[in-house]
Amino acid sequence: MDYLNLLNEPQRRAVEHVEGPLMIIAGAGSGKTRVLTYRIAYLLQKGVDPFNILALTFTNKAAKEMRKRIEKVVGNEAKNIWMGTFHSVFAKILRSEAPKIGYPSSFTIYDSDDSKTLIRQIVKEMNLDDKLYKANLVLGRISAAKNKLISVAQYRNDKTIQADDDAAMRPKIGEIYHQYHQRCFKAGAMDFDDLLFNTNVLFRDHPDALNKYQNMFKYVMVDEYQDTNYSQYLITRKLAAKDRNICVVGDDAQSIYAFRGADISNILNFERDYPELEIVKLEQNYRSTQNIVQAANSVIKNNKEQLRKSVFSENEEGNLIEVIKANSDNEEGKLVAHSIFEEKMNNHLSYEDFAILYRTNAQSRAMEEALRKMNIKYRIVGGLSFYQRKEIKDLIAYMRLTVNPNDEQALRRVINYPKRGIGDTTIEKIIIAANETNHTIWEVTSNIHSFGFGRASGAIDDFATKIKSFAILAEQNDAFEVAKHIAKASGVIEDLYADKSIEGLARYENIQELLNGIKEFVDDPEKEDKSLASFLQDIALITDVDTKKDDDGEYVTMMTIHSAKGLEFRNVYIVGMEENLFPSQMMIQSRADLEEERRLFYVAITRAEKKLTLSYATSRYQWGNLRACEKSRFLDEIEPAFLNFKFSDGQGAFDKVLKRKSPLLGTTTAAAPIRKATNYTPPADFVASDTSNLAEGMRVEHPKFGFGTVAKMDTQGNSIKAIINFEEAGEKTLLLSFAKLRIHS
DNA sequence: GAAGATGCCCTTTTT
DNA sequence: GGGCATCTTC
Repeated sequence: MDYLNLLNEPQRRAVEHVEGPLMIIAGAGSGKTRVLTYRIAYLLQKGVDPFNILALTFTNKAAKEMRKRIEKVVGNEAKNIWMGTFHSVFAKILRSEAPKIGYPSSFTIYDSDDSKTLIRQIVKEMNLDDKLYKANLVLGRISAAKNKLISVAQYRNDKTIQADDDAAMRPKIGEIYHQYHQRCFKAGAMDFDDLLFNTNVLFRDHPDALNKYQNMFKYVMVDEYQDTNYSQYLITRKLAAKDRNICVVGDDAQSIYAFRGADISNILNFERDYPELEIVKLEQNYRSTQNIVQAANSVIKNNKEQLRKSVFSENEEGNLIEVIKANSDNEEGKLVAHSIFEEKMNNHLSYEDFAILYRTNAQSRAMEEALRKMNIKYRIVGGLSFYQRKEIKDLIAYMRLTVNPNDEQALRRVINYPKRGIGDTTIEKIIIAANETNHTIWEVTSNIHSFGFGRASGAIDDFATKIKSFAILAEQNDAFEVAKHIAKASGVIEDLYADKSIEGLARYENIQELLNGIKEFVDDPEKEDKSLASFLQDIALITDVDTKKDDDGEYVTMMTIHSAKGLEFRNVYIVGMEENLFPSQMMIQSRADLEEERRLFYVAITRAEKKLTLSYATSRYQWGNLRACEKSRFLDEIEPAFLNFKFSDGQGAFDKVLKRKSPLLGTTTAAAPIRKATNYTPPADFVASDTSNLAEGMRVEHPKFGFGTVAKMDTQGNSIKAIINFEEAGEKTLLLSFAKLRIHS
């Protein structure tokens, strides 16, 4: 058991405490995963059956990482441990228990797009104002209720909730919740929140089931405990009620999911539920330099609500935290890209050592452009995932329908894709018929002749027959065979193939990639069940964060701070340090929200090992408009001693420094209203060329805008315009009769 | 019913 | 700046 020697004193106490409740308060970078890993190894070594261990994480990524590390220590036995996200573990359990609570085992999991579409449909059917009842908002309300285990009936009977909804001018949310729940249930579908809600229902109404899993999971572990909501809290409490061998790991300073119902009071509840609780604090940070840790501490101490804890580092003092100021989001990207390049060269690093973190996904674009221009390879985590692409969702909808024909959202998605003459009016009619006769939409669709539909009957019947034939095929064949057949027989492949545009080709290739993925799934010796249903189950809870391709080559990683939680990088750039962006304007209304935002900043800072750089821009494009920005209050919260402003604020001296430092760095000229000259000065010998033969692709020089490439020529009558991509000034449209251009190619 | 045009919202974060 | 829903026209 030599690994015990690799641990500090509190870490070892946490590993060796395996009987009875344990709470580990783990500061950022304090070796939390190491403790969890060794704790499981220790359990196994003591003879505990891996099937009796349940380890719950918040993200798939965390689960994967932990399994990998445990495998390294204990080998193959790690495979038998129940380890995964709350959602995936309980989806798996519900798969086998669903009939007990009235759902089919083949239930579909609705993603948030499905949920929102359904809510939009219900709002429309109820003739409510869709500007008032926005899908996002309504779903948020419903989701919050479910996470607090408030059922439809409770919601509708609760005076306080009704008063809240009335006050918000949205009295009908309870009714929408009711409809939404009915429709999901009839479709044999659960949304993300239902997976946890229904697990609670199962454990509440079926003591035999609860008993079974209590006996199975003799040792329960929960990572990121500060992010659990009430529904999750109750599940773990029930599971651990018998043996009371529960270990939770958390850091209140890193709680960043309150907006999703995470409740810090779960930590307090924990102390109340288990008075015999042992608490271990891990306070030594092994990840970051002293400067980074202390800067993080100086930020978080602005929060009133926090458990006392003093995180410290014994690593080197390290670099100061650099602060970059830019004039625009584009320039910010440029400065960051340049800084990455320089750091890499000066310190012989790999691009893998770098991460750019931002508050919102929308910020990635300016960064991407800048990195591309400098030929720095990057990888974006999150954002629009592969499985959210339209063509992928379409094909998957066919597969979902094959496995669960009652899946309403899947059916509506493809009943007329590819076009087969079943229009909106017909679909409306089907839904009305279904509601009036108390049938499911599929029941109407598959028996269309008994419902007296006119012209469209033939097409509907053909469609239903097709789906039925897919289902028959799926009984005997593996996921790949079925998927291949569906792709062809549904007409999806043909439809995409017909589209010869670049986008069309990309879509076609995506379908091929999906099929390849299914092939891989079928060929994977570790997958026992190779059915289509099993495949769908596998991908329903996957996000892009998890589909990390083991690409060769070095990439800078870009992602939101939320996705970065749990990760670490040598050099971290936190960009967009501006008021209304970070902190987000939606989070500055209340103290609690602002504190969550500050914890988010704390999480971001503590991702960095050696070097941290913060940047902000004084102007930024938002929804196509240029807006002025102010630097974030969070910057002022860091003790100045840890910061290195490379400029005197607001004096413009910074620009001069940069100009001297690198000729690469110009200032982006934004399209009005903020207009700035470039740094380009024409050479003394500048002479304009004859531009009558100017053509696309030519390289030109402009006395004000510098060098650029002709992107397009635009001739309208006598006026000839050239659209030119300037390296520094961006895209410009110039009238040739006026423009002074020197042609270089 | 289909295809193209217009308008509207959006940007908080994820399972 | 862009995706989606709705509107307009054929």
